[in-house]
Amino acid sequence: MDISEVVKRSGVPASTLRYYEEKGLIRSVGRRGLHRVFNGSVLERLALIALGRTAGFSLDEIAPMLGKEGQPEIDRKMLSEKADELDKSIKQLTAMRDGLRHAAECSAPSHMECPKFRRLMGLAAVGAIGEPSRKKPGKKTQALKKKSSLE
Amino acid sequence: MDISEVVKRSGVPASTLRYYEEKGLIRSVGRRGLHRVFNGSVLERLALIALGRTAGFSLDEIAPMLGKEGQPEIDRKMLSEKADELDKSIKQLTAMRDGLRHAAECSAPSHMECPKFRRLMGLAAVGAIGEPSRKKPGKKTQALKKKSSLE
DNA sequence: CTACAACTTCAAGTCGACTTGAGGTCAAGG
DNA sequence: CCTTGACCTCAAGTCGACTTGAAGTTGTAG
Repeated sequence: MDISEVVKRSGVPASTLRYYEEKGLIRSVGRRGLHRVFNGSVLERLALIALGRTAGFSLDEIAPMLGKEGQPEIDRKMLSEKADELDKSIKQLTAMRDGLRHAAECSAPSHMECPKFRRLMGLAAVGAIGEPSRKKPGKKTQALKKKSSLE
Repeated sequence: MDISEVVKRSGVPASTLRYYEEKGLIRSVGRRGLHRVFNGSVLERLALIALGRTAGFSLDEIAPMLGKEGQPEIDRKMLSEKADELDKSIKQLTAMRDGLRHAAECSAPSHMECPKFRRLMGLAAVGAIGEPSRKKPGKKTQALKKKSSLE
């Protein structure tokens, strides 16, 4: 497989593939001239990387999970730690979602007069709800077909 | 109030306060010499900003929500859109968390042999689970360990 | 054989929300 | 009055994960 084939089959841009290779996350099996040649296993690795990223691991954390060239070596403890972390995020987001939902429908003339809203504000101010999470405008996300209408 | 007082009462670093002022998110009521002077309402604004950030709004999105100098002007539609967005994230994270939890306990010798794990991988690869969200090691988050108050 | 699209390398740019550092000013306590 | 440390400004740096661009090379269709 050449790089364009990998791009086609994985959806990962060539620039990213080169970047991943440079970081040691994937490997090309050789070159044909200058051109990289990959074998099919790279697709599995890429899927694993995508999974790791989705779970919230950084590339540097993911690197060691990808075994040398056979099975991945994933530390189960790390997985459950991450699961706990996600669980915390979920609780935070849920609180936030419910708060927003309420605020959106609240009959108070101004949000500042809604006690629930003020309470939420207070919690955020003290950091009790947790730091914001950043999301990318990523293409994959748009692939899900949803694009917020505010530019 | 001088800036150090605001720092003390809000927990927001002075550098951030200057940055927020520069971006038009907060205002100082004047100067004493060179030194900024704030009044108490800035604390409420900061709380509002924190809330917005936690909800996942960018500073640029938050700016217009903060009314000129009175009540905030928050578009309720925007709130419920954000709530929907959060809801989606929550579902994704939940799927992820459960998948990780399973993988952590799965008896398969290698994760690659666990069908659930492979399925999760496949979904992430296609972007069906959504993009990763970045989190900071934030000090605020560690400052407060009571998240039980969120229900 | 030749054109040329597709590949290559390497450096630098991007994005958001801040932080950091250098160098300067000044209000207040002694 | 003098010191000092809190404050100021402005430019540049940071972080992670990539993307972009310039400039050069090459496999391959025609």
